[in-house]
Amino acid sequence: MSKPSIPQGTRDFSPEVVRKRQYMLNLLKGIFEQYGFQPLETPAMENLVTLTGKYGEEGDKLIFKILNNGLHELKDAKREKVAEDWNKMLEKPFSSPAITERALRYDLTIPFARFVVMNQNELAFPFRRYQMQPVWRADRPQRGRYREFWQCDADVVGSTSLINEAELLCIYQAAFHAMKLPQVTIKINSRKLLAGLAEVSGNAALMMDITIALDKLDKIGWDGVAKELEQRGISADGISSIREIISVTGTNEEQLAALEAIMSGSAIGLQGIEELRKTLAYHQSLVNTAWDSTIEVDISLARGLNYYTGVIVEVTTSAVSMGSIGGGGRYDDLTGLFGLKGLSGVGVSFGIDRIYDVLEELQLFPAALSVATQVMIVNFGGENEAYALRALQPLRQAGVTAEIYPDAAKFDKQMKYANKRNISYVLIAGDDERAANKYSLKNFTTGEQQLLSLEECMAHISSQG
RNA sequence: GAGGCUGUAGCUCAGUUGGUUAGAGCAUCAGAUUGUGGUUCUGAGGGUCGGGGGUUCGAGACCCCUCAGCCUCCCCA
Repeated sequence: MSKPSIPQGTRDFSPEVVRKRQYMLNLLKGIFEQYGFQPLETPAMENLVTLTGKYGEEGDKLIFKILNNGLHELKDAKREKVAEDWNKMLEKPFSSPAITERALRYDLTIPFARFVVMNQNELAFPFRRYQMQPVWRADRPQRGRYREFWQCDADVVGSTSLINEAELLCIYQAAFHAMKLPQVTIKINSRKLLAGLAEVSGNAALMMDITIALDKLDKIGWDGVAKELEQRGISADGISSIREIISVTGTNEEQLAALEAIMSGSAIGLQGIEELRKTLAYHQSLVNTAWDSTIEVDISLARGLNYYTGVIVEVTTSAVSMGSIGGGGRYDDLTGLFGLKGLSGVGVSFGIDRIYDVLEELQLFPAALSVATQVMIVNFGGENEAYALRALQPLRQAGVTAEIYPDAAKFDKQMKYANKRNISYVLIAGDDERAANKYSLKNFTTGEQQLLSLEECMAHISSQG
């Protein structure tokens, strides 16, 4: 006998877990809507060409591809094409529409960009949308990393105003405040600042290499970063100027002021500094003082996705050992990939699977999330069953969640079931009750039992909750 | 792509230098108790010890291969 199983990196969500996930999703949804974002859903699968080349070389490898149907029915030239392309696939990374036309979506941003381009004439820009759906990656699963996981994204497209950046920072703060998640830090940087850093260090062309190396500062320390910079072809002078830049400390404004001096020769770097200043200023005028998460300028923040062009952010909590729980940034020309030029966007993403793990570990889910049925009617079968059934609809119409045990099983079996289900009341409708046109209502918490009319039962339950 | 750990009942796990018929807790079912749950007590069912090969008088244990899961690095949420 083969034991049933689910694919690696996927999970079932039990009723209790779904309640907790819905708690997070409902909370995020409420905040997104409060900020004027509209819901959007896109298909689980996209055309493969929509996705390839958007996530870098590594990303392409992690896209789940879907095998075309009916390959065995192909004839002649098409059949030969499949055989030929199949051999290519066996030899090198290669995709063929003859074999795989579709793939599971890898994130929510690219499908969003695709949607915007397809619907550009109907949408009112700036267009603000939020989207909460699963995405799939053919990664090796490990702690906090799954092959199927959910993203919750909020993006604004069609506006270059930094008010958008500031509002998205507020959304992060509002959300983590509502979840009561402690020690949250939102790191903020700008790709332009990173470009300036590359320029000042004399390696403008190696900006990506520098940012990739810098991004590891937390993990491998400065010595490790220096070694990696060297490997990536940065000169000793360059490395020491990079060190000078990332050694800048102090408050956000102090850092920006210091960077401004260092980057006086880099137009793009100064532009990045100015953008961060404005973003933080807008944020100041929007912020709710109750929010306790901090926003920190961090020049070493890089983020892997290569379509970011302006402000970038990443969220972490030091309360638990876990990677980032959210991230985002501005992408000036995302829709340009699909032929719509000049439309700038900015967005953030919540990694709710990781946030779930964090909330669970810190026991931050509200205790009252489980919703048990209020009343279960015991089923004695025959005439008594009919009598019991008559009570069900009035209870439900009175707003009481109610169910009947569907089989005339042994009494103690039904009671055990009610107990296991955490049901608050059991309604007993047997010979004696039916003769009196009443019901025995048993409170499962106290064990107390009363013979009452149906109306009295409903009144009692409503008053006790 | 590289490396490490673990596979024994539905679940979590014991199982001594290789030695009779592989155990426990939980869960399930039955009974004590046919109209009263939780707490008890009694009993029962449930295993190709991941799979294949090898060493041995004898393998759950040792060796080889293989599969699966978990974890770490890379990268990411």
